[in-house]
Amino acid sequence: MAGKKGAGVLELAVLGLLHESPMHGYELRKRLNALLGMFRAFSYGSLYPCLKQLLAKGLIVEDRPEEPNVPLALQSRRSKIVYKLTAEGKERLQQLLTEAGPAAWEDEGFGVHFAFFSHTRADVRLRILEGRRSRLEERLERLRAALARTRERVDTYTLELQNHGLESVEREVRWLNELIGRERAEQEQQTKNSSKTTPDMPRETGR
Amino acid sequence: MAGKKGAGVLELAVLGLLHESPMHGYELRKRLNALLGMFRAFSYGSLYPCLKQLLAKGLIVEDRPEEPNVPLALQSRRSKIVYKLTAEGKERLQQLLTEAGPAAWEDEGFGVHFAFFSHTRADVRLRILEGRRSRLEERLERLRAALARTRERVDTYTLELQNHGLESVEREVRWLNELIGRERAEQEQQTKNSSKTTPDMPRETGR
DNA sequence: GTTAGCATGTAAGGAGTTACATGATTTT
DNA sequence: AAAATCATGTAACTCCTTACATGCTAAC
Repeated sequence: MAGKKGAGVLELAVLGLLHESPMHGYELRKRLNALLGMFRAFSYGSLYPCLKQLLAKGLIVEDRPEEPNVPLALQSRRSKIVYKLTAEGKERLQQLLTEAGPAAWEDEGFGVHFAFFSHTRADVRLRILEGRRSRLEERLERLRAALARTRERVDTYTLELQNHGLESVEREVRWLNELIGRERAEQEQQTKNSSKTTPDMPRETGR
Repeated sequence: MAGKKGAGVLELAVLGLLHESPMHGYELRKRLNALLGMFRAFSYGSLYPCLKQLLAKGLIVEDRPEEPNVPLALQSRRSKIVYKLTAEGKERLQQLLTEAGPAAWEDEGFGVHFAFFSHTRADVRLRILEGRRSRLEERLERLRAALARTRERVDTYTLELQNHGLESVEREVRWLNELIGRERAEQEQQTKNSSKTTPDMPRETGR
């Protein structure tokens, strides 16, 4: 039970991206912010320490491409460092993607977990989506109660804000409902004919 | 130029709520989380230190309601502490609400600033809304670029996520457009007939 | 009289940012 | 050869959370 502290969003995101392909830090950061652009943007000040830490835990290894034609002594004073997953890293990634707990459906974590759903077991996906939904439904109730109270006092802007917030959450719930529906349909299909080559994913996502 | 560090969202929110009516910490926290429920939820661990700090800065004062019928010595060992704004506090609040900078339109700050728009000057409101909008439009561009790249590789879930994110941002932009339109109409009305009693707010917000 | 909720606080620490410092490579 | 951008890193700091500690007050 030693040493399982503070996973954080970054660890998962980094492991997930490095699983797709090895990369160096700078590139990693760009891909990271492209992937999660609407939620959060990480800076080097958090990325590099994270890489260092993953290195220390043996989940990734450095691959410094030492060009062999450089005349010896001044070898690679500063060059790209390509990181890639180790076997333990892959295992850890798989473990993180299998845990369907609050970390997976709270605001900070949901996006990252969702982004790597194609590496996540179907049943885990479903439980995460449902967890997220019930989380949002709680919020919806509180929000509606707050709105009712706000409507009495006439603070137009507060009302407008809460209204917009409410609608945003409602919208996300509808989105989740649709996703859950697709997932369930998919699961039924799979259990019905366990022979056909169903390639792991529900269809229809293109706009 | 001494001592103007680290305003933070909490400070503004607390000052704003205390301006509406004096309150004690516990209640304050509930109102806080009702107001900003969809963005963030503060814990006592941040609220009380903040109050302490505002007290030290002289922006608020304690009002311990010492009940006079209690027999002296065991007077108020633990009772409610009602906080209220001082003159400096009101000034500070007004100052915070007048600054139309990044703090007012970035993700963390926008909600709080918006919530207190009825105490904000009309021109400042407009600039904040426009700042927020252009902030989101930048994000939109990056998001669309990322989406185009993602569409090539066929990662269905990543695509779904980015699509949903994109639509969320587009939705918020539309909302801002509407608000900006109303604000502008309001301003024109006000400059046209500067005699009538136009009570400070654009109409039509009820759903 | 005891559980539940109201009410106030503190200490330790996590997660990430800003600002800085440096060097390598590409573009103009 | 200057400017931009790619690339790696660190130190100090901020903001906030978790977990704890305490006491009061109402309801059952």
